[in-house]
This record gives sequence, structure tokens and C-alpha cells, in this order.
Amino acid sequence: MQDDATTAGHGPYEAGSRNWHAAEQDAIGHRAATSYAMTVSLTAVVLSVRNERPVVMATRPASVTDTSDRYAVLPGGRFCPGRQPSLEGALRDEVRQATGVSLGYLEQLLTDYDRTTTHSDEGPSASARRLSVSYLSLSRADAIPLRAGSRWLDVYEVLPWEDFRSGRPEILADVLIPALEAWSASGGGSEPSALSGENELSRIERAAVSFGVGGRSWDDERVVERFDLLLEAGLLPAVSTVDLCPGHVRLVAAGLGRLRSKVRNRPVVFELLPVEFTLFELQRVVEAVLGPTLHKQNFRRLVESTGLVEPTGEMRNNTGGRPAKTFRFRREVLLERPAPGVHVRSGRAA
Amino acid sequence: MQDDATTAGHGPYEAGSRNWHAAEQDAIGHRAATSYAMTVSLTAVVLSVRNERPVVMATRPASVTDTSDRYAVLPGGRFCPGRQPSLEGALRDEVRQATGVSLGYLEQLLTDYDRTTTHSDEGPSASARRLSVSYLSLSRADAIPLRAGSRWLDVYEVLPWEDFRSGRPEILADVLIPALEAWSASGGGSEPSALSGENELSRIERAAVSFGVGGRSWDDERVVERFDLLLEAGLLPAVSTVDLCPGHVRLVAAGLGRLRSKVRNRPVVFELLPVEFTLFELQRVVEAVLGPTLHKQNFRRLVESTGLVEPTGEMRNNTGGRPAKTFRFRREVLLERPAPGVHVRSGRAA
DNA sequence: TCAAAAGTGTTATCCTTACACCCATGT
DNA sequence: ACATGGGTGTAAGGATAACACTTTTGA
Repeated sequence: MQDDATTAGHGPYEAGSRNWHAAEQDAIGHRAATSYAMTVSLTAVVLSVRNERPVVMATRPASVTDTSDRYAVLPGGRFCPGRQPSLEGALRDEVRQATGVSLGYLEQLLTDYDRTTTHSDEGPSASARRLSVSYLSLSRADAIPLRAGSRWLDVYEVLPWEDFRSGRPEILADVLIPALEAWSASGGGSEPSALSGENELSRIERAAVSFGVGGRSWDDERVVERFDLLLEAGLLPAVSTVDLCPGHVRLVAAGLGRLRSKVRNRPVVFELLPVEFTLFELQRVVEAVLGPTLHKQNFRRLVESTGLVEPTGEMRNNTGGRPAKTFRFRREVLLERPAPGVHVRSGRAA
Repeated sequence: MQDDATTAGHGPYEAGSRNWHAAEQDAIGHRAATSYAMTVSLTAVVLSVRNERPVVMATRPASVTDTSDRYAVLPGGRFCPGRQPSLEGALRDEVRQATGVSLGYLEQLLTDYDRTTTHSDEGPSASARRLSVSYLSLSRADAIPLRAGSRWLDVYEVLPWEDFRSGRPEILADVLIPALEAWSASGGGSEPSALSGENELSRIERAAVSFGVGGRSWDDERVVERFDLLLEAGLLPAVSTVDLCPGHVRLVAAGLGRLRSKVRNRPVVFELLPVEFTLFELQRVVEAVLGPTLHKQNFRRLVESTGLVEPTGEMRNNTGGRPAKTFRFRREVLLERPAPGVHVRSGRAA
């Protein structure tokens, strides 16, 4: 990051002699109007794996004096334009201040506009216009000492229906699917059309596809779709166990979905592991994130044959069984494979 | 979309008795500070396929009186909070006003922060703080009459090095690769580290991976990576042929990359096709977007065997050869396959 | 008649999946 | 001894890739 062009992708690169700035500003009507009052908030979904479970970093909202850890929000803060050069940089600073953690891997998730009318205790109804940009970050939970007030929440307590590591969670068959079917029957959803969009599906079809009902497979990446369905159907109160700020639960879903997708195509698992690890540890982390899809013997071959890892030459004894070779991420795979990642299938049948 | 919960994913869903609004506002420091002056701009990368080439919709910047079509920007506009309920809705309105087109498929791309210091003719140096949210949209170019001032730009004139439909474009071997190698030699880039991130690669490695140098395969989805490299290396002036606003070229790259990726996993190709089509037309559209990967005879089988399409029973005569059956998108595939799409490999060797 | 595209069929190859089995350690 | 995890081999099945060949139209 040394020259001007590097930082950008946005500044004009002198394609011609024309003043492109003017046109670009003009394109968005910059001359014609003033800026609007707008709050921009940044939020980080910091995911990790602890004790073979995925966890997400949470903090206490600043003003809450209650130290009981009952209330939690995702780390982040307001973006102050002018003071910060970039969104990512600002978010890193915010998180470091709030939790003491320096973020590593960081990737944009989504941008939402909230026009929540706040009924807070301080005023009648202040209309809060907020643009909220969220990011996914990955880190090694054990390597990171959290500041007091911050802690790791179990992702599968936030989204219990996503936990397939002990088979299909009972909550699906017992509670959610029946409730979704009842809700589907109560109408809604559009009629079939010729369009390819999945928004064109009826309620019952959406539920079936998202939750793998009726012989369909469970697509572990459709986390947000499932969350949105449960939200629409009003079922979230029935299953929420953790006191995480509701608006942030959907972000956790988005983060988990993105992580599950990325693990398959990029070597991001290693952001969640120590530098050296056994193949079994690697498998446990993959399973924590994806659910138990691939099994034992083949996983090793898969991961070794693709050149994702290389042996360190060391051994580990505290495995509970025969000592295991330790491995490390094999960096060269980035140069060899088009999509280096743990190519594990999902398709669990219902 | 009938009840409150439906619209959101953000509003609290009454998880407990607590006033979560307060905490959420609090989490972003809403009480403590006022809103900042900030411009939010929305931009649409509207992609389509015309004459077997991918095209992107462009308009004239509003204030340009020159009617020569020399200057082009992507459609979009400012987001006026309060007046609009959602970002997507606002963008649809903007585009409809500017170009007369009602967008169909719409999907968020990325959010960037620009702190461009404008050296316009109207003032000394107004620092424009702008948050820019971009979207990918897909439509059928032929079905849409554009308003005067709007037109379709050939995507492969904007990004010539992405056009593999007549084999590897010569500009790569002749101009870009040598220039990138020279640029790589001039230093920069970090040393190898144990991290899995691809940002850890050196210049020459990044170039090799992105552009498929040295026996490596060309990953057609890494459009933005390639653009960014060319930008960093200062090579864009050498290859830009179209007078599209520089800041928007990167968005086109992002859009094309996203489209290429989506085509493989979701049935979005059909957003680019008329309702009825021949298999060869379908293939041409896929090739326009991806480059010629899969070939003739097998493509049909692939697409038929996956249940993506179904015959209409009609025939078409003006094919230039033997009459062809026409097909339509088979909607049921959404309910059957986990990732319905044209599962075509990329891996073209260099 | 020829070019161009529509179609059908077959085979080789690779990758994944599943199963079977042996090895080394701690309790 | 046995439970737990480490580690190797091999055979069946499905999907893709490559090739050869026939059919039907328009120019």
C-alpha cells in the first residue's frame, strides 16, 4: 500500500483528459443537494471455535451498568467520517477499543438501512436513520484474551436449529417444522411464476427448501434464509435462548452462512486454528462450523491429497489415542489450486 | 410482506421483556453523538446479454449537455433517508426515473467509503464524504427500451482482458502480463507468512494467481482481483477503451465476478434470457458471461440432466441449421436441487 | 451440395463414498 | 484388555470430459 492508486479502486486513474470527478459527483446529484443527517454504524461478527463449538464475540452495551452479562451486543460502533480513512480501519479501531482484540481476517457482509422509530426512555419517538455495515471476522478464540465485559457466545445457542453435530436437532421436527407448516397454511407467498427467483416461491415451498423438508437436503449455507423464515413466522421467541440484541442475531446468521460457504472455497479454516494442529483437530473445527458431513478416514485423505496442509514433522501425544502427526497450513496451495478449501459436501438428507 | 416482522430482520421480535432498542442504539453510541453529514449514493450494475456479449447499462451524467454519448456513468443516485423505506426501493426508483427501466433481479454488491477531495470547478476543494452502496441487477436487454441518454456498454470493452470467448485475449500475453511482471519486480508485497490470507502474497504471486500465469488456471470469478492489480500497477490507462466513469469500472468488475459465480449456483442465467429459448441460445449466454468453457454436445446433456430446463413442445426454425426444440426454465428445480445452476468448470489452463 | 446447427451414443477418467482393516497409545 | 484415535488400502458408483457419428434445415 504505497502509492495513491493502491488505496483506491475509486479515485480516477487518469483514463483521459476529462475531469471525471465532476461527472461522478454529478451522477449522484452532489451539486444539487446537501448531505443528509445519517448515522453509519459498523458491526463485526467475530467468529471463532472454542471447545469444538462455534462462538461469536459479544460485548456489553456501553451504558448498561448491570455486570451480570445478561445483555449482549456485537462489537462495533459509529463511523465518524473524516476521522477515519476507511470503514475497515474504523471498525478495527472500534473493536480494539471495546474488547481489546485486534481483528485479523475481515470481510464485508451486508449493508442495511434501519428506519427504526425509537421508543426509548429518553424521548417521545426519535426517528433513528441508520445505515449499518456489517463485517465477518475470524480469529482464534483461545489465542485472544478478552477484556472484561466482552465474552464469547455459543453460536448454536443463538441459532440452535443450525447445530447438526449430533444429528438433526430435535427442535426442527418437534417445534419448528410443524409451526412453519401451520404458518404456511395461513396463506401468504406468491404464486408460481416463470421467473427464476427464489422469492417467487410460496411459503410452504420456501420452508421446505430452507429446512430440507420432505426428502430434500439441508443446505447448511442457507442460514439467513432460515432465520428470515422463522422471523416472518414469528417463531424466534420460541427458540431464542441467548440474550443477544435481536437486530444482531440476523448478522450472526449471515456471518455463519458466509463462513460455511467460504470454508469450502478458501483456506479460511486455518484462521480458526493454531499454527500447528492434528488432522483430527482440523476436522473438529470444520465440523463445528459445517456440521458432521464427511467422516473420519476420508477427511484426512481429502485434506492431504488437495495439498491444503503439510506435516510439520512433529508429533503430538495428548490425543487420547495413538500419537498424531501435526500439520500446518500449506501456503503454496494458494498458488496451485483455483479454489483451495475443504471441499466437503453438504447434502444431508432430511 | 404483510406484518411488521416481515419487513425487518432488524426490528426486535420481542425476545424478552427488555427494551432492546435502547441497548442497540446504545451499542452504536447513538445517544452520545449527533449524526454526521454524509452522502449515501446508490449505484446499479445492470448486466444483460446482447448479441452474445455481456453489456452493462449506462447513462449520461445529468449535467453533461454533450449529447455525444462520450461520457457514461452507471445508473443510480443519492439516497434520501426518510423519503425512502429501503435502499433497494430507492435504487429501483432512481433507475426507473433515469433510464425508464424497472429493475428485476437485484442483489447487493459492496459498500465503499470515498473520501475523495473534489477539485471541481465550483470551489477550492470540497471534501466529499460519500458512502456508496452498489447493487447487481440482471435483465433482458432486448426486452427493455432504454430512454434517450441511456445505453448498453459492452462489458468486454470495459474489461477487455476478461473476454475469453475467442481464446485467451492477446492483450494478456502482449501487454498486461509483461507489464505486471515488470511492476512486480519493482518491489512491494509482503513476505510469505503462515496466515491463510491471500493478501499475504507477493506482487508476483498475486499476479500469477489472478491472471493464471505459469500453468496456473484462469479463475473467471476473480474479476475484481485482476482489476485491482491492474489498477495498482497503473496499467488501466493502457487498456481502457470506453469512457465509463473510472470509479464505476471497478463496480462493473465486481458485478461481472458476482454474476459468474452466481450462474454456477443459482438459476440466474434465465434472468438474461427470454422465457423460451433453445439450448444453443442458453449456451451462448452462459459463454458470454463465463467464457467458452464447456463445449457443444455435452452442454445440452448437462443442462437437461440436471432438470434445469424443460421442453416447451415448440420448435424454432430460424436457427441457421436444423430446427431446434425450445425450452423454458423448469421451476421445480428450485425445490429439488440444493444449488441449481449451470455447473460448468472454469479451469482453463494458461 | 455444403455449412451450420440439432441431436444421440459410447467410452475413458476422475473424484467421491463406503467399507475393511491394522497401528499405537493411555487407562 | 479395550477404548480411542491414528493411519492405509481398495473397490463400487457417479459425474465429467472427450470423441465419433447421424439428422435436418437454409443458402
